[in-house]
This record gives sequence, structure tokens and C-alpha cells, in this order.
Amino acid sequence: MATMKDVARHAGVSAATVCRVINNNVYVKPVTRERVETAMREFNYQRNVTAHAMAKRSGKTLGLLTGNLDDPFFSRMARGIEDTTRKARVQLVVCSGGHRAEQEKAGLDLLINQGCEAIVAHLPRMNEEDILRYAAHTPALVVINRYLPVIANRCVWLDNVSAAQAATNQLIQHGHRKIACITADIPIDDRTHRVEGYRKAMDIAGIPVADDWIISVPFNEHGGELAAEKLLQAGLNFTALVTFNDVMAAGIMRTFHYHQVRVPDDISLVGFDDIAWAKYLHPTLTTMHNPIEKMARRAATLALQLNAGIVGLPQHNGYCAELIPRASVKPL
Amino acid sequence: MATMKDVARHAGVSAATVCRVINNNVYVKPVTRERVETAMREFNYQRNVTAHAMAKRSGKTLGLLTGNLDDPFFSRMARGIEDTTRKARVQLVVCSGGHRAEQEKAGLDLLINQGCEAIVAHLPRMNEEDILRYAAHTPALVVINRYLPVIANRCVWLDNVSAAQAATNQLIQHGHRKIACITADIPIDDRTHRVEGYRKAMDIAGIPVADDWIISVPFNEHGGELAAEKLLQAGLNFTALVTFNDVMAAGIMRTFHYHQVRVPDDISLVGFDDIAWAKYLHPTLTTMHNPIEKMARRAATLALQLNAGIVGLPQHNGYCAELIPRASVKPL
DNA sequence: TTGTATGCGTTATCAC
DNA sequence: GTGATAACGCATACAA
Repeated sequence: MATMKDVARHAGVSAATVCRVINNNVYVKPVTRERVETAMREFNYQRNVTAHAMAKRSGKTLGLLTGNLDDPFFSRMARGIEDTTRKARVQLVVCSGGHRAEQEKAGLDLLINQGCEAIVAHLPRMNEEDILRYAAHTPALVVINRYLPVIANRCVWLDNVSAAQAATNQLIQHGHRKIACITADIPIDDRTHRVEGYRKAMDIAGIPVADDWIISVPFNEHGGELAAEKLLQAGLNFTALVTFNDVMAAGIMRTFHYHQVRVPDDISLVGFDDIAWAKYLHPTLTTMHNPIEKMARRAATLALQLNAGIVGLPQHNGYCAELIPRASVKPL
Repeated sequence: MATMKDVARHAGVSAATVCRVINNNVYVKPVTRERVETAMREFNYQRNVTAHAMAKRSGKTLGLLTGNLDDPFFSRMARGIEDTTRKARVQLVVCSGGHRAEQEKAGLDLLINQGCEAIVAHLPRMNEEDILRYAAHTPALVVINRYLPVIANRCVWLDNVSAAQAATNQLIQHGHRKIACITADIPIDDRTHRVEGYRKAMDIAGIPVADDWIISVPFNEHGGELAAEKLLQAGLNFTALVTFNDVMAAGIMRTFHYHQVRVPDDISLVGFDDIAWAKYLHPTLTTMHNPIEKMARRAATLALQLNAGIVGLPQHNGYCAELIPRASVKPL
């Protein structure tokens, strides 16, 4: 790889001049500029990113701490981020937190240590105190999918309460009253808020919620299957379910189908996220559209701006989910 | 961030000694080592990765050029890579090629220019000549999902011919003869080889294949829907279909379902890839399991080894797909 | 308008 | 065993 020195020597100028040509803002005589540019082309000069980062004490990279790349929800998130970074021509460094506090910490440490200044992090498990410490230390850290009042302007989040409330209302409006809430089994804000939304909707409709109406399972396909088994064993005293996400709903549907429980004839179902294949399930899944790709783009842009020192007005980065009615809900 | 100098001053030694302590191979008196280590802890010293890469003229990063992060197949691939890099504690840099030659080039250039030496690239569209040029210039470039004889030891690929043949045979063995092949509409090796496997199986079974038995569409959900529409318009003269991938099969099933064509009663279907949700479709999809996650891990490991100068014996990195029988195929 | 000198944080090569 | 010192490739204040 040719360096600035090579180019400089060949063009009969100093390295400083080559530098000026590259960052074409400073005064440099058109003739010399031409000479340097020719030399650069001849050598196929590419500026060494490492050295550049070294001298500027800052590199052009965005770190993404995701949950798990092999999950339709996080895939869409990653795509949104990658889209933004590719267009901005900044390097995207990825690592995953695996929904475990320790791994989230290790991942964040890795990103920071590797020189990522702009970071978009999905941190469902890390405690608030730790996040704030990281945030204080890393000014261009943006938290996605979680709301922390102290650093609200660096969060991009979904209004989970309203979303879960809307999902539940959809069932209530179709005449359902015995509605169970199938949710996650780990203590994350998403869970808390969505259960809250569910309770709120039920409360307003005057439907009392017994403790065993809330069922906690892992938020993946298998968790859904587990929940369905539990419900079946308990006699299936419900006519409808709101679920934590679509993947879980798919698991539920699979087990129900296996046991000849028909959706939506025997039981209605509302999912969450609107992942790509929600409409390929049978029946197609009524769900809450989660605008995660848009949120991801916003988060990435925000992180990049923060890192560039662009402060701007404190924006509101809260997003709303939207109900997508499909075929998994039926009037009672 | 504290530097080596800070630590050195505080410990009353030179930076060189601190360096020796960090790369704890050289002789250094236990007492001084202790002093340095204490100072490091006090300052919470972290070695600057950029400077390290600069001095060593090589960084610990692996670049991944993927197709499209928001696709179940590539998600699984990304997961395999990320898993390997996280365990090896190397940075993972991602960018996507979007199945366009130009974007693949731009992505690869970006990765190389950003200092990635070890690279795993999915390059379905780039012409062979260009790939070989890149390969010559980047000794730790590994090509995934494509076989190039000249650099076979740096390729990790699937035996697409046998896989498509097995898929087709599954249908033939169930008595089908009028079998269409729904494939991709872009000139990539996967397409060529899978069509070849289809033809081979048909040939051996003595079934002539008319040109219009091979239908080319985009290899996504929409392409599947398009193919189904085409088939329906032509009168659906087939009893079975082999498809290019599961996502496409899902699209086909959706359109068929909409038009009251029953799978597998009216028509049988075999997918390809065995993506996570193949078993959540209705009916569950019979498909070829593509061990892409394992292949991704192999590719990442290989790239890292090549970069570390580990040559090893030339290994055979060809993988085979395996038939997963589910409910979308029925005897004629 | 251009060149010189210095620094960024490490590592490596010498001396001592 | 340990400490100067010179790279690595680029950016930049200061001279000229």
C-alpha cells in the first residue's frame, strides 16, 4: 500500500501538501493539486484508516450491540443500522448481548475498547446505574428499545404501554373478556410495560385479571410452545391471547394446531412486532407493527450526529406501534 | 483514557517496560511487574487498539460482506460468524452486498480499506476475475457459498447440485413426474447448480423437462407469489414444485392458499435452506437443510487462521444439505 | 501557497 | 532486566 510519503515524493511535494489535497479545504495551487492527484491515481493511493484514526484520535465507526442476529426482530434492526452506516460510509462493528447482563457489558466494553465512539446499544438486561455510567463516559452512546429519563435525548424507544393496550383492546372490542397475556420470563422493561398496557386495557373494560392470566415463558418459538402446553393442561379457559412477540405466537399456533385447537375459531391471538413472516403464518397473524427499522435508522443517525458534535434540539424519539389486523382474531 | 506513558510514569518505569508487562512474554523482574500491574489497575488502563494496530501494522478484525441482513438465511450466516468472532475476541465489521456486483465491490473495498485483513465474503454477483484479483491481494479472504477452483482452499461452499437433486428425488420417489422448478432470476452459481441438480434427477428418472418447467423469479417472498400467479394462469399443469428457497416457498404457499389450491393435496412442495420458520408454515415445509451456520463458523475460523499465517493441510470445505421431510409433500 | 517539525499510542531494536 | 529511541502513516501548528 502506497503512503502519503510515496505520493509526495513522486509529485515532488511534501506530505503536508498531499494531506491538504486529500482534505481539499486548504489553499493549494491548482497546478500542484493536479500533480498530486495524478500521483495518487498512479499509486492507487488509499488513505490508511488506522493512521488517520490515530492522528485524529477518533475513527469513523459505529458500534452496534444487538440481542441476537438470528432473530427476525433484530435482523430488521440490524438492517436499519447497516443501511444508515453504509450510506454514511462509516464502518459498522457488531457484537451481540445475548440478553444477558454480563454479555451486554462485555460487548459494550469490546466496542468501546475497539475505538467505537458512536454506539447503538440494545441493553435490556443491564441495570440502569451501569448504563448511565457508560453513557457518561461515551457521549455518542444511543440506547435503543429502552427509555431512561436521565438520558431521554439519547434513547430511541417504543411506547410499549399503549401498544400492548391497543393489542388487548382489539380483542376486547371483538367481544373477548377471558384474555390471557403470554409474556417474557425475564425482567426487562418491555415486559413490564406491555403487561401494564394489558392490565390497563382490561381495567378500563372492567375485566378483573387473575394472577394466572399472565403467563411468563422464554420469548422465542419454544416459549410459545411451552405456553400453549400450559394453557392446554389448565383446560384452556381463555378465548383470546395477547403475546409478547410474533415468534412466540408462531410457537403457540404450532402447538395449538397439533392439538386441534383452531385459531381463530377456538381462540383468538394478537402478536407483537409484525416480523416479516407474520403474514405467512396460518392463519395470518394480527399483530402490532413495531417500526424497529425506522427506529434503528434514527438511532444510528443520532449516534453519528452526537459523535460529530451536532447537538440540535432535544428531539422526542418515542415511537408508536400500529395494529395490523389480519386473520388471527375473530369476534366472540 | 490513560496511556502507557501515564502508567509508566506512575510506576516509575519506562513505557517499554509497561509494554513488556502487557505482552507478558519477555523477562521482567517480578517486583517491577507487580508495580506496573498495580498502576495499570489504578488507571484502569486499556490498550489503545488503534495505536496497537498501527504499530503492528495489522488489526484484529474480521470483515463480513453479507447479502442482506434482513433475511433469515443471511441472519443465520451472520450469527455463525458473530459467534466465532466474539469467542475469538476479534472485532466484526459488517457490510452488505445487496446481490449487486457494484455494491459487492464497494463493500469489499470498504472492508479492505478499513483495515480488515480477514474477510468472509458472500459474492454471488461479482465476476470470477474480479474475485481472483481481490483474493490475490487479500490472502485471508474467504469466499462463502461459492466455489472457485483456483482458490478452492479459500472457499466454503454447498454441494448445490446434489442438494437440488435430492429435493427433486424426494418428489419423484413420491410418484410425482410433472415437477416444476421455481428458481432465481439472476445469474448466480446457486441457480445454475440447483437447476442442474433438478435436471439431473429428472433425467435419471426419464422425465423430459420442457423449457417452461423452469420458472425464474426474484428469490424472495414476492417472487414466490409471482411464480404462483404464473403457474395458476398457465393452468397449473404440475403436481409438485421444487423451489430455490424457503422464503419463496412461503410466498407460493400464501398465494396458493388465497386461491384455494391446497398444499400438499393439490400440489406438493419442497423448499431449500430450512430457515427457522419453515416448520411454522402451514403445512410445515419439507425442505433441504442448509448448514449455513456451520459453514459460516468454518469460514470465519479459516479466515482468522489464514490471517494468522496458519496454513494447515488443504481442507475440503464442501458441505452437503440434508432432506428434512415435513408435511408439504404427499404421494401422488 | 508550501514545507518543517511534532505528536498520536504502541511496538521493536538497540544499547546499557 | 530495563530504558532510550526510532518507526508506523497521517494531521496540523508554525515557519517561511
